[in-house]
Amino acid sequence: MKHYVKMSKLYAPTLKEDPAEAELASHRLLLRAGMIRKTAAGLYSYLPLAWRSLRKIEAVIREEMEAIGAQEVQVPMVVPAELWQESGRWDAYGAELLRLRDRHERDFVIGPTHEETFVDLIKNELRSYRQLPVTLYQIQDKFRDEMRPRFGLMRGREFIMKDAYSFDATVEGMHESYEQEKAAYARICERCGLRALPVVADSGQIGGDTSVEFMALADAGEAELVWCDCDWAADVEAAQVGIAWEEGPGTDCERVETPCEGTIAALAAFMGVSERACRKSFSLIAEDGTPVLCLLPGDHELNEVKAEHAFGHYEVMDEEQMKEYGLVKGYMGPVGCDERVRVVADVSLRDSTSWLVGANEAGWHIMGARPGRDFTVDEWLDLASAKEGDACPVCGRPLKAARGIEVSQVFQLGTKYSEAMGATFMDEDGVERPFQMGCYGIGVSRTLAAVVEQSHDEQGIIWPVCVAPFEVEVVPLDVKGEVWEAASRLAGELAERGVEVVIDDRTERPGVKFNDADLMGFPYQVICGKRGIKGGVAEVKERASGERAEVALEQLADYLSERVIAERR
RNA sequence: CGGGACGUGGCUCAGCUUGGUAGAGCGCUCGGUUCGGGACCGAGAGGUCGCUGGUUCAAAUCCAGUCGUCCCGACCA
Repeated sequence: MKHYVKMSKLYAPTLKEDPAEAELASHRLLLRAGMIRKTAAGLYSYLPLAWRSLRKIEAVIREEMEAIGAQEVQVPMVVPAELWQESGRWDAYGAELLRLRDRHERDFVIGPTHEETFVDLIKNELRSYRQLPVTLYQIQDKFRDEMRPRFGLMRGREFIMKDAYSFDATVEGMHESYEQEKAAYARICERCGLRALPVVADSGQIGGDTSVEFMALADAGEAELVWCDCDWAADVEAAQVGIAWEEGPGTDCERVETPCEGTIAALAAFMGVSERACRKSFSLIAEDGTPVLCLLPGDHELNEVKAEHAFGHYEVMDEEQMKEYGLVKGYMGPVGCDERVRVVADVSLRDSTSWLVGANEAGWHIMGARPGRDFTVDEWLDLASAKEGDACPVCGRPLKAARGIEVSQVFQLGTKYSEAMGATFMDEDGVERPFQMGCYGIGVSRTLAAVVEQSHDEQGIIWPVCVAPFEVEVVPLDVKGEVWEAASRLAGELAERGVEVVIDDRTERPGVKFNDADLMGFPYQVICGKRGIKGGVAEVKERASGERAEVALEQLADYLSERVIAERR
């Protein structure tokens, strides 16, 4: 016999006003609906409602992982420093890694991710290619000492993550494991009710070559992405796209006086050309100390992640440094540039022969400059940030811009960790080889926040059935007499049919109950009022659409349970 | 870590400029009237004004330091 839960006993303290600390919808509403509370910056406690939703998301993940043959395990959150020293990340990971020392003065980290632990776990046990492939996963709290935790569950320091690691004998095998996991991730997003897109991504701290992020589309998202009708999409950090440019005016490398502000917009206006006919110059000092002048299409920005790949931890040149290399802020250009300066240009400009660039003299530009004739481009690199209107690299149509919340990411690691940590198996030809690995993460708590971000209104959260803390709330407007009797009977009948029900048995006024119900956002409300009950009906309100229907009491449990169960996916 | 702001009953905030009895609304407790979209009346409980030090006869208020929190930037599920 299944039970229903009484609101009067539910630990879900709702807030009438927006908490001062919360800005984002998901943060605000999760706090107001009594689902989470802050324990410290970036550290949140999950109250019963949030925990119920999280367990549902986890259940979906477990089903999809089982379906592709991944096995669930659990490793310690605390990891001995030696493992991280072996992989090299003890030094490379930086301040985000929380380090601690035990009473014997031994160093540990709290795992922000667990490549090392999993490699260590399998390396002495998986010895033969015959045992492969193997994919292991866990669902566990992770800790990353973020510079700036924010937005509640969106970027906490401690967060719930599902992390999986695949071990294959061959690169082809790794690709297969990766594709399986990626497909499972798409299903997981879909089943959790998220509108999400797989996008080409940069692989960041985790490393490896190929990586895809699943982005839940939301204006509040921290990531910028571009996407195409043909289904191709990429994080702007990683997007390699087609950029349309125009030739500048003239062809003879002439100096031209430009008494306007030193910006591309002003230059374009003064010259009567479009911004894309100009060339933007950006100067920096690469990690190795080399001064670099980057040339970009005038209407595009230098992408910092791409620049990091090209130049390491670079610095933007200050005026002092510019002066040293004869560069003039606002009027920089490659023509007659100091020979110590390495000139690089965005690959998109490779075929352009007439460049409008700065003359390295305030108030002057050069038009019709031609690479190879008037200046040298030392290297052509992908440096520009993709933006709306650039061409899709697959089909060539113009891209659209959007923002997204990165809920999960899959990586092809290759042998990065297995090699560093000496994790090998015996191949069929009798040769020891490092494992081909993939790793796959889902931000479980972030997924919850993303659902709220995508699904709410002025009144509160609108839970999709699949992740709702409860599926139905019964709202009796009277907690005694025939209204209460009918309502509690309905709650019992729904519970017996396997529906998750909460009944608002508080002696509150109707308005309070309605507002809380909308705030907590359970998919269906069954409103029992005196008039209806006398007439043998109750009102079923769908939270998402606001639609109300009067349903006969004796049919209500069947009607609603069928509907709810059909929507579970 | 750089820039900005804020710390006053459980929550949202006023008071601080110009030092002198710690306030309001909501919430909570008790009594009554209400009862289909955050009711009303009456009576209560509840605060070392983040912390430390300084100035002063006197500090929530002025000064210094410190801790915490939030927002904007560079990192990431």
